Amino acid sequence: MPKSGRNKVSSLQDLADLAGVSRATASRALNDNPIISARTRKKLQALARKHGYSINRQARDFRLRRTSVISVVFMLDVESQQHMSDPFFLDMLGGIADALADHDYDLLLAHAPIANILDVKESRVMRQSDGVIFIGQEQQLEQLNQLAEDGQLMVVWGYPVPDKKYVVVGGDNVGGGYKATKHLLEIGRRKIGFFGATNNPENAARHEGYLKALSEYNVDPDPTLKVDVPFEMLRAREAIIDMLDSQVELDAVVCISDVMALATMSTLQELGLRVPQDISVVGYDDITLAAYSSPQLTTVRQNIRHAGRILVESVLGLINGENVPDTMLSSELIIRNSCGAK
Amino acid sequence: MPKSGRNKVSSLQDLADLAGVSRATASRALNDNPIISARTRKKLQALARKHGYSINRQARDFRLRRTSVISVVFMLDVESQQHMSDPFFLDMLGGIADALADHDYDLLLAHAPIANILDVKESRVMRQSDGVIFIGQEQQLEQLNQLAEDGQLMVVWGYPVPDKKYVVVGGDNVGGGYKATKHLLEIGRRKIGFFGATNNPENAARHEGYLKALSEYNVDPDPTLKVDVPFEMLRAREAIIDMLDSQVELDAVVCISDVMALATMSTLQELGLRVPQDISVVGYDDITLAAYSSPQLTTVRQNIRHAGRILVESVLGLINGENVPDTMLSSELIIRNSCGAK
DNA sequence: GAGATTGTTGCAATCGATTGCATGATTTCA
DNA sequence: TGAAATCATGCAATCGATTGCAACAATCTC
Repeated sequence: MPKSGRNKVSSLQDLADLAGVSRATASRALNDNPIISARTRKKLQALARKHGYSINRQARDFRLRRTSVISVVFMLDVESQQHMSDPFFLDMLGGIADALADHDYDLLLAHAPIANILDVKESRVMRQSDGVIFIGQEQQLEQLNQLAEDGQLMVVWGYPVPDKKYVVVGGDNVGGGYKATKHLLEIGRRKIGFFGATNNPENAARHEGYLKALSEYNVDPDPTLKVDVPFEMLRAREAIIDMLDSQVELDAVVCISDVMALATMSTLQELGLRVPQDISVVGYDDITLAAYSSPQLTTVRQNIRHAGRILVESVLGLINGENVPDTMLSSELIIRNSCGAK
Repeated sequence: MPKSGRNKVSSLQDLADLAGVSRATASRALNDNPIISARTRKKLQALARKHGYSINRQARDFRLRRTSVISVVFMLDVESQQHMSDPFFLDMLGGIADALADHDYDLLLAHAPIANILDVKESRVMRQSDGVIFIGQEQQLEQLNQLAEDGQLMVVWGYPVPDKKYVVVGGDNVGGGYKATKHLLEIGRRKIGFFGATNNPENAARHEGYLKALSEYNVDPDPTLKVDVPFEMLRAREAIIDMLDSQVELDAVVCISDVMALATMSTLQELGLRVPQDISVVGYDDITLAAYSSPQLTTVRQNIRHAGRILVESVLGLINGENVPDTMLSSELIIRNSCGAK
């Protein structure tokens, strides 16, 4: 059996004894402290490898009074108290997890269970981690601000609203809305609707980009073309039908999300309208299904995995006492069939 | 200001000093140890509350030689090395997180980055947690078995394949496939296709349920009605078109997932076929979009949040040295429009 | 060759809790 | 009243690492 005395060396002391040095020397050697002679260092490192020993992080973190843990808090939708399970969150989580692993941090997952985030303040999430990443700020500006003022190291995925007191990483929502709309204008559309609730900062920004593009093309925004479909979308279909019933002209739609866009497309098709021939549709997020719908959905993609990495770099920067700026990640228009060829 | 001397009491010693007792007594009091008089206990607990003190879990876990951490490992698709970002995983994660929180455990998130899970063995995921939950066993039976044999406390979300040596929690895939198919048979369909790759145990089980239902209705399974669309589905559309081109008769389709079902529906509609009038379609998973497609998708729902809870109960049972059986969670057929009324 | 300098390693305190055992106080019982 | 039993609390070791300071050895300088 090639197993050479395993399971024996379980502490620094064991290793030190084995090497005939003190615990202190062993500790320094494994941490590559130059105060220890190169020979001793190599020797101990080799020994550690041979016996499959590695430093007990729990003990180390305890001694060093840190946790090596970053909490990730998923905010709940204020109204529905529901998880905002946009499909892309899992990707973002993946990005975060990878980045944290690279930096030797752990990821503690939680979600704000109550409307009042502050209730989380005294919880493990806050007390037992070196920093917190909030996903989705929604309308909870006040409470997030308060946490930030209490000295919590935190980064929020969302949109930099004016009075925020924390670091924000977010997509270029204005740019995304702008690109989507501009493309529709370029291919000749003029009666462009905007579907989706704009009651949170990110969506409002997308709408702002929409308006910006319209104004560049000297198209007056038509308020009747804006449909404020709520998050749940249960009534997306009705809202769309209502609008079409009211005889407005419409030749394109910018949607707040892919889910909304897919619901829109199927509603339109149901009503006998052709996408994109009669009406162009553009979504937002580039979820997996976007590529498999019929027609395939033109949409705005945010590099969500990369966003996860940036979020991590940001908290870690905070932990290191750096001055961390907000980050805005660019969005990219993915042109597929649902908008019609240029 | 109502803040009465905060930020002072940060260790048991502080609290003990404040109460005029020893550290030991304080510890026992907070842990409701009956050896301490009720009066002293109440007094210390009140004091702790008043000063916002709570036991430092890091120190406690260190002392007690445990981690209070459960790792959750998301398996990667073997071929594509891609995250299996089925939308419902986030829900499951939510369920797991909640259940762990209830039991005062933390959740460490990771994913098996390499084809070889064993490489994770020496990583923090394994060494720094009291147990592991694997999501999605795919074809990695061998390696999972080996981990289990090495004494790793682990529970796997998947399907109980014959030679497994670990605890499995999974949906009733046979039952799900059976219910979906049976319903189609009940409403008179007979040429029922099965769309989706069956190269992993869970999907194979769904197919098994499909066959079972057919046989109950004395319908001979037609192999040409089985389309083995790969996970990525890039070619789902082509595969479907190919099949229809070959002039087979088809009046219904059971799909391996909702994503597949949605792709199928749009392909069929594109070809001028009506769903459900010409062809019924049934999916699996009940993703959010299933309720918003047109027609709304009939699908098999697994209570995925509940599954998360069961997974947690199972690892915790393992940790407590209990004999934990496999669990199979029932599946429910959600009847919507895409299959046609009964 | 003596003193100063530099290089290497060890001693022991420390992080914040838990817990076996000892001790002192109180009650019980004959 | 005195011994035994019971109750309540404290002492001090312990978990596994890190690190300031001291100590000793080796090298250098004049």
